[in-house]
Amino acid sequence: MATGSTVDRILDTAEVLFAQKGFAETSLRAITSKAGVNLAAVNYHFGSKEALIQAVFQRFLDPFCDAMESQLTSLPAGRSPSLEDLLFLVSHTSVAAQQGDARRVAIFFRLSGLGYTQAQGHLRRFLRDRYGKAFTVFLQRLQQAVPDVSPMELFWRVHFALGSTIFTLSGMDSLRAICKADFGSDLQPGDVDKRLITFLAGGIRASLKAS
Amino acid sequence: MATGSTVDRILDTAEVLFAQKGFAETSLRAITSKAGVNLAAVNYHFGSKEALIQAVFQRFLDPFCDAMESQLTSLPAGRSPSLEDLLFLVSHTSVAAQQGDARRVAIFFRLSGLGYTQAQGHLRRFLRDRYGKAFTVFLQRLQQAVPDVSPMELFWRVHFALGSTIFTLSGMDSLRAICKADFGSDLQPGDVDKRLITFLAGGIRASLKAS
DNA sequence: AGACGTTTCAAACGTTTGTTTGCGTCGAGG
DNA sequence: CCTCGACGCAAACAAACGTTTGAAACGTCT
Repeated sequence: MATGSTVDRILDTAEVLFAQKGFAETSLRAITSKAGVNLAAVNYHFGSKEALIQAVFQRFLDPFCDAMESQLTSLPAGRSPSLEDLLFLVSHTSVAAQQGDARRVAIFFRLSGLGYTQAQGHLRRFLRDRYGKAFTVFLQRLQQAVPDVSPMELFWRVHFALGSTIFTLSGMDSLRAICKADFGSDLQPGDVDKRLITFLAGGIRASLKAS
Repeated sequence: MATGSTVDRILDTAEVLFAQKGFAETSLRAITSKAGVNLAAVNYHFGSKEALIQAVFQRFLDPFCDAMESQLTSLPAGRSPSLEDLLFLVSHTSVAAQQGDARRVAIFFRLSGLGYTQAQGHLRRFLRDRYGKAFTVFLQRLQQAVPDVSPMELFWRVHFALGSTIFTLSGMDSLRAICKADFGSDLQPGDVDKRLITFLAGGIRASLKAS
């Protein structure tokens, strides 16, 4: 880590280490020494380790949510987008919000997965309070795309899909490696996105009759 | 924690605390004091905290894998089971392997999720070395159920499904609570299973043509 | 009874953790 | 020129961590 202000260097290093090892397993000393800043800098600029974790999420999610909102409001008014359109919109927006940097996109999803599974009470509260509204707006758009699925059914299926997405993309690097070892074909990240969206759309649209 | 041997009391308490707060966030002192045993008992009986974590997983996964294996081998030889059959088989077996104790089933999946996201080294290796084979056997059965899906496509879709399952069931309690608050209907765990399997089957079977 | 291996216990070990302190450095403004 | 707020730094802090120790307590043998 060389360039940028102290705050940026801390955030850049912290997001990488958090994604690699988790929050509790990453010490402030590991962050500050790798970032080339003094140990006390974290507490000086952020106040605490918890606040640093939240700041890392905020730097990812604020641009993403802003981009999603503007994309959703600037949709052609007449036709409502299809289910696949909406899923691809999330995919493209998450990539675009990180300026196409694939490494940062991977970190973004890995952190999302950690945020969900690492119980970290403060993080759950922070994410819900700050980004819950944006999620609700997107959910309404989804409902318009699949009117045949009841609201409650959709609620569950969206969470099923959320699980697939976060889980898969947070471990995508290892999965791509296994895929290459087992099948000899190495996929681009975009290929995985297509496959995932096909899977998600199939699940969200699944008819209840069959079961 | 009152009854049982020291080893059992440690395992009973550890699995609950691990599921609640994660591995790194749960100290041996928290486990032993809640279990009513001496702090040194963990290192005496298990050797280390890492070994304790693996023992917790083993106590869950050994009975589950044994039950799955006997279920798969004792299937009617003539007809191969459908995709839904196989998914319900996993669901029922995971419940039966815990003697129907819903609380332990929830812990089982929560730990699985933690094992995937939190495990950096020893746990991933332990799980792969010990249970990788059983997973491969099940994967072959799945392939027979959906021959139209290519092996590589199935590889990805199974991991998508795995993500949904672990992610959903590891946070099912909170999701059920939200569902009740938003829709006024409180579901049984079995209801969620049905919905999830419908979703998974729809995704695994999804046709590639549409995209 | 006595000797033995197993288990339990309180206490301490040496690290590592997040956080705080006090002083040094620097540049902008009166 | 001096001052003041912002920032960086080495050092220290108390607390918590996993682990180890040595002796006490236990049941089981001959």
